[in-house]
Amino acid sequence: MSRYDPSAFPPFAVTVDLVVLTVRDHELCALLVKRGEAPFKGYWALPGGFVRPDEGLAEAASRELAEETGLRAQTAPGQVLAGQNPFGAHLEQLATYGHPQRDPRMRVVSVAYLVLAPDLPSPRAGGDASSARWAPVSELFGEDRNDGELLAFDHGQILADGVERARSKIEYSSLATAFCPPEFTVGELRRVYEAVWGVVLDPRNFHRKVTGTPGFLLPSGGTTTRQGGRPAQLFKAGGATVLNPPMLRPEA
Amino acid sequence: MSRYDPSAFPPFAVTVDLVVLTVRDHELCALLVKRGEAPFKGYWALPGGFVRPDEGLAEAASRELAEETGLRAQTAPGQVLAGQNPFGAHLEQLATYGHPQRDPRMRVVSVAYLVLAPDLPSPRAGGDASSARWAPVSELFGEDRNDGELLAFDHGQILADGVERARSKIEYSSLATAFCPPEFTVGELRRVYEAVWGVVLDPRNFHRKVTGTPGFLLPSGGTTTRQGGRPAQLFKAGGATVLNPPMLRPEA
DNA sequence: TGTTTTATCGTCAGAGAGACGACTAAGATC
DNA sequence: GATCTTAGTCGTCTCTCTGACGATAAAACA
Repeated sequence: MSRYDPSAFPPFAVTVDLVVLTVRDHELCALLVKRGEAPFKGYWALPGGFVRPDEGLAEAASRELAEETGLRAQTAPGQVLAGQNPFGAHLEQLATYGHPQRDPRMRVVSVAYLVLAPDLPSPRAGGDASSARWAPVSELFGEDRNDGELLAFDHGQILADGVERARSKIEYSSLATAFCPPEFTVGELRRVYEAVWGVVLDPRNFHRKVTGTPGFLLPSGGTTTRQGGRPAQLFKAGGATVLNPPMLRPEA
Repeated sequence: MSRYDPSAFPPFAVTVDLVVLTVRDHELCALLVKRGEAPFKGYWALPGGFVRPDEGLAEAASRELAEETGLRAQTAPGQVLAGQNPFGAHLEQLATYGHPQRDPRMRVVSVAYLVLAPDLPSPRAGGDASSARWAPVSELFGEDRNDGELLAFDHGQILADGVERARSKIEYSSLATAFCPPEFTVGELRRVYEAVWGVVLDPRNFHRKVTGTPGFLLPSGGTTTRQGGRPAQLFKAGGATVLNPPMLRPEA
């Protein structure tokens, strides 16, 4: 990055926006922050911010995530899926949005990242957000949605794309474990699938499927009874990243 | 991020790069252009260029594609897959690359697009490219690759990501038809799969699978014998975009 | 008239998924 | 303490889809 001639290329602002998803109370939820400044002051928006001059895109996303949530994100080298660490979350690039008028102030290109996190303590507001919350995506997109609550900028579209990516990605990858704590039961993993897809799955077939897929789950030895009922075996995420054959999402 | 103050955000250059893939002579090929200017003068690179101030990202990709190949790209609304028109190709966003040092001149964020095109007449050089060619991807990545031929910038990585996206996407979508002319036979479609995946498929099982998937293929009435042998029925791409169940790629 | 080439139809066995019965082992309730 | 409730786990049966592969059909070519 030696000399450059600012007149030789049109200058853009580049930001990252985060679609942070988690499962709370059997519901898929997204992290939203309330904007404290114009434009869209008072609207809910996705967390995010400007990319700094000497920072990579994933690096910027990771920094924003830490600033907003305290989460330490983890992304594997290349396009490979991330594993899971005790205080971490999965992070991957989602898509880039650059409609000329998407920000009324100036030309902004935003690179959106998708973060899948285990259930967290309450969000903490940070940066210029006056508050933050976990919003169930069913309230934002479902049949019981409140149309008065539109997101700032094109964040509604970005969030929808992120949710769709998460829904399809847990079909053919082991990413659903990113929504779980480090150790989890088959039932807890099933409830993740049920929440993300908004369906009910047969516990017996689900158990057969996930325990029968090599590398998906590693028994950790312990058992737990935190869900009530018979104690369940505890598992950790195995090394497998792609599920072959995939988990089939029940058709509509 | 309030009023527009040019000093308040770091300026970036934003470009689009194109991974244009086609199938020629039973081989998956990518469009490369030779750079006529520094840096990487004389290296092969992906076609692309700066995004103009008042143009969207997909719009810029589409314009660059037309400038370099004369192709008219088609992208469906939203994240939906594109259909195919007589002179068109499929276009979709691939990923965004923004490592701080990826361009030695300045900070450049490049949004890569993936284009799947039917076999075309020879490429025509355009812009600042002194020439252009279709390079078989096996020469670039396969066992018979020529390591002396590295691509400019991080275009090798971008191309690899594009090829991988194409390979996985034809599994669960009807996108392989984007590599075919408007009317094609089952055998031609099979040769597309074979070229993209680098495998040999059983003609009988393939025929059963594709003709048995509702909406994948529409009989166009005619037949052709352009491949030799018994005349084959001609089909057009049907309306289906996702294949359920998917085409299974034979495991390695 | 074979021979070759490609297309298309059929058959069969095995893998995997959906439906669902049965049993197990803990806490909760009476 | 007996019973109920709640999960978890193992098995069985059927149906669908896939892979392997035999057989036939219709053109070009020798």
